[in-house]
Amino acid sequence: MPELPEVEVIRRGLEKYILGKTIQKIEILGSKTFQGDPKNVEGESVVAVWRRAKMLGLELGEITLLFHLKMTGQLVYISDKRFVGGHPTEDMKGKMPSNSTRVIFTFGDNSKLYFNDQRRFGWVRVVKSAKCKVQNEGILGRLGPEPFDKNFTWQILKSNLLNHKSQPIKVAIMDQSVVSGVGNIYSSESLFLAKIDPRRKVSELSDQEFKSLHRGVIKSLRDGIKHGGSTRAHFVNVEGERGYFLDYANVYGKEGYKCNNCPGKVQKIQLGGRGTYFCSSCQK
DNA sequence: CACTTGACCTGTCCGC
DNA sequence: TGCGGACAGGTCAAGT
Repeated sequence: MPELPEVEVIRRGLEKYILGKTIQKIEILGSKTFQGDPKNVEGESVVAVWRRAKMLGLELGEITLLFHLKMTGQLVYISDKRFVGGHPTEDMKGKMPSNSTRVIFTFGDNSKLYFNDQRRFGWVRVVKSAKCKVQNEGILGRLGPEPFDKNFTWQILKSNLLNHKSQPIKVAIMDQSVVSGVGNIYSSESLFLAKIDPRRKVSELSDQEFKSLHRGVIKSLRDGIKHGGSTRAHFVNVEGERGYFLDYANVYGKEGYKCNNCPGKVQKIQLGGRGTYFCSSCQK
C-alpha cells in the first residue's frame, strides 16, 4: 500500500499516540507477519518513531520493531475501545480486530495498536537498534536518499538514475536505490509535474528534465502528505481515517479524464507490469 | 547482464 | 447469481 506520504502520515500519528508508552502484550494472529521473539519486546517502551523510505521503526532502546506495510498494511490505534480521533470506517465499527488483523500490541494504558493486512505481504521484525541505524548494512542498506533531505539534489537524482540508463524513467524512479519512498502513484504524479513521458529512457533525459523531475518528486510527495495520503482501497491513518490526495492527483486513476494542463486526455498504459497514467499531449 | 514475469496473498470488480 | 480473469499502494526471486 503505502508510499512515502502514507507511511509518514502513519508515523506522525504513532508519534502522537504511542511515544513513551510501554508495550505490555503482543498477540500474534498471523504468524508469518511477526518475525522475531515477542518476549524481547514486551515490557519495552517506545522511545522514537521513525521512517526510512516506506519502512517504519518503533525504537525501543536496544531493539527496534521494523514495519513494512507493503500493499494493504494498516496500523490503527484504539484507546478504550473507541477511536481516539476521527471516524472509524464502516467495516471497522465495533469489530476490531477485523478479519485482517495480524498483530495486536497492547500498551500499559490498555490502548491498542492493530496491524491489519489483508494480503499478508507486510511484516514486522524485531531487529537490533544499532544495526538499524547503520544504513550501509542490512535491510536499509540499499536505499537511496530521502527525498526531503538536503543531500537529495537533482545531480544525485541524475547520477542514481543513470545506473538504470536503458529503463523507462517511470520504472527507474520507483527503484528504491534511486530515491526512497516513490511508488506507483507518486511516480506517475511526479512525471506529470515534470512534463516527462513515463516511457522515455533515462539515457534520453536532459539536465533540465532531471531538474524538473527532482522538483516534481518532492512536490508530489509533499502534496501527498498535505492531503493525508492516498486511499485507493485500504490506506487509513492511525485514527482509521482515509487520505484525500487522490482527489487532487493530476493523472493517477484518471484514465479518460481531461488533462488538468491541456485539452488532452489522461491515458493508462502498463510499464514494468504496473498501471501508469499520463497525458501524452503535454508529457513529452 | 538487462529486462520481464511470477510469486507472495486476498478481495473486488467487470464481462460473459 | 455464478464463474473466470484482471487488477490492486511493494519487493524479491526466477526465468528468458
